[in-house]
Amino acid sequence: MATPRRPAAFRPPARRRLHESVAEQLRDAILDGRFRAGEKLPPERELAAEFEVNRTSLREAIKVLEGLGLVRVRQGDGATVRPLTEASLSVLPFMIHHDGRTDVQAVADVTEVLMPLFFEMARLAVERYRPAQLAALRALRAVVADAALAREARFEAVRQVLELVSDMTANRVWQMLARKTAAFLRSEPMRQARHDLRRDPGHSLPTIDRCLAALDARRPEDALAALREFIAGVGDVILDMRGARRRRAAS
Amino acid sequence: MATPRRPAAFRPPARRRLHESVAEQLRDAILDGRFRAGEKLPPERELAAEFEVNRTSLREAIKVLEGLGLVRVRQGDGATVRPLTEASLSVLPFMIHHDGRTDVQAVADVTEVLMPLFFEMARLAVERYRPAQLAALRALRAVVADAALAREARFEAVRQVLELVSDMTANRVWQMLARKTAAFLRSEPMRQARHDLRRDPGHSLPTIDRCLAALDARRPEDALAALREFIAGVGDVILDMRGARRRRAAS
DNA sequence: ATTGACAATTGGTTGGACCAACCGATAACC
DNA sequence: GGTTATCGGTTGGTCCAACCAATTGTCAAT
Repeated sequence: MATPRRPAAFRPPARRRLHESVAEQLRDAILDGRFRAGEKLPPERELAAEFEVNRTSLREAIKVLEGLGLVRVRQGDGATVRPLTEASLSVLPFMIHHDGRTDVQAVADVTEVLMPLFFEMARLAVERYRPAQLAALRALRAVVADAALAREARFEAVRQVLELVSDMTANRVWQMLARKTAAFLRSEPMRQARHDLRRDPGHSLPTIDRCLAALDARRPEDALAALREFIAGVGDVILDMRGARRRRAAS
Repeated sequence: MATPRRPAAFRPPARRRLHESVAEQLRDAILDGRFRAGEKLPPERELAAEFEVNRTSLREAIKVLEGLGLVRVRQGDGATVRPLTEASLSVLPFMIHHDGRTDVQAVADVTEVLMPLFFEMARLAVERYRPAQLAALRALRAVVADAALAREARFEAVRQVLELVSDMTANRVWQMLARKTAAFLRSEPMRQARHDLRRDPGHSLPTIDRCLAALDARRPEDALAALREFIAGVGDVILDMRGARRRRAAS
């Protein structure tokens, strides 16, 4: 169940572990193409010296990259960079934005997958939702509507609507997928995009209300239509990133 | 680009690294519910002693679990098990089958997400495919049709059709998703299911042929219909797992 | 030209030591 | 009595130095 969070005006102090910082730099290097698919990373001992960390820490970083599917490690041979298509979906946020650059094509690609996906999820949600989840939706609606709250807190409620809808499907896979997507929307590039656009979370309020009303009135068709409009609204935020970027580049 | 592989009559000797074996056992323990969400794993030093490995190796295993989103590690505190909904999609194959048990509900859940997803992918594929990819599809078709080849090799070609279709969309995210799915279909539980069912890879041949013919005749509608039928056929293999299991339990 | 043994390279594992964050218990304080 | 400050034990994070094991290329023997 999605529970509302505290307003998030401040950011955590980002106290990262050593190997995280190393893994991050290597990850960006691969995503940048500084190491191409098929090429080998330098030997662990060499990299450790370059990063000025112990080989143990360097190895833990490599382990992370391996988990992300970015490299394949073989004893005796080194760490080979794998094609990006083989990588885990967890790297998507970083494909979209790293080292200060945004890949507009990647943004479009993600949206093209996500939209039809969530449209289908909405269908299952209105079919299977349970009464308690309706109450939860109402609670989230109140947060989105509360203009006294911080903007980011209200956006968080919008993301949690997405998670709640996934809960309604009573399907663990949809739930996982929705949580991955919400995490993606919480990521730094998305935060930046919202900031640039100065969008108001309230724009999704009418669709939520229409959905609630339709569910009360037992009109699943209308509820589905409203829900899909809501989802399309979330998608627009993503797509607007491209517009915002062009605008910035033009000015 | 998907290229046909060598017949896979023999299996690789599965020479796993220490931390992989440890990570695997811990992962299954979590998926089993032997450690519940919110609970803490035993301290590293303790676990290392229990597994009879060095603490370094144990730590690398924990690092893997962390990458899978199964635990959250905090210095001074321990490793806390996270809810499964927060886990990475990479754990799906293991949710479905681990320690010899198959979770039929998980199988159904996965299929419910995958089907509509790939139907949409097929739509984009017939819209955007390039001529060279048609040739690749023909090559794969020949492998599927070649009754002289090992059964598993022909199934591999079927999976590569899925990857090829994703390439046709010219969308990296679809490509990643299809590769993840193909890997899922290659996983051990799926292999077992195919074995139980004694299904023939040739059953998808007619749909591939109809798709090729329709594309040649410039009838995208028919090509799409055939492609979706092909995908539904792949999905049936998954759904049949449940039937096979019931049958086994009944006998 | 082929094969086989060897050696260099590179990842895998170990043991032990110390640092740093967390948290609960205890003590000091109001 | 209740609150706050402090401290110490527990636990993860990092480092070091050494050795094991797989891979690959080299080179000699056939």
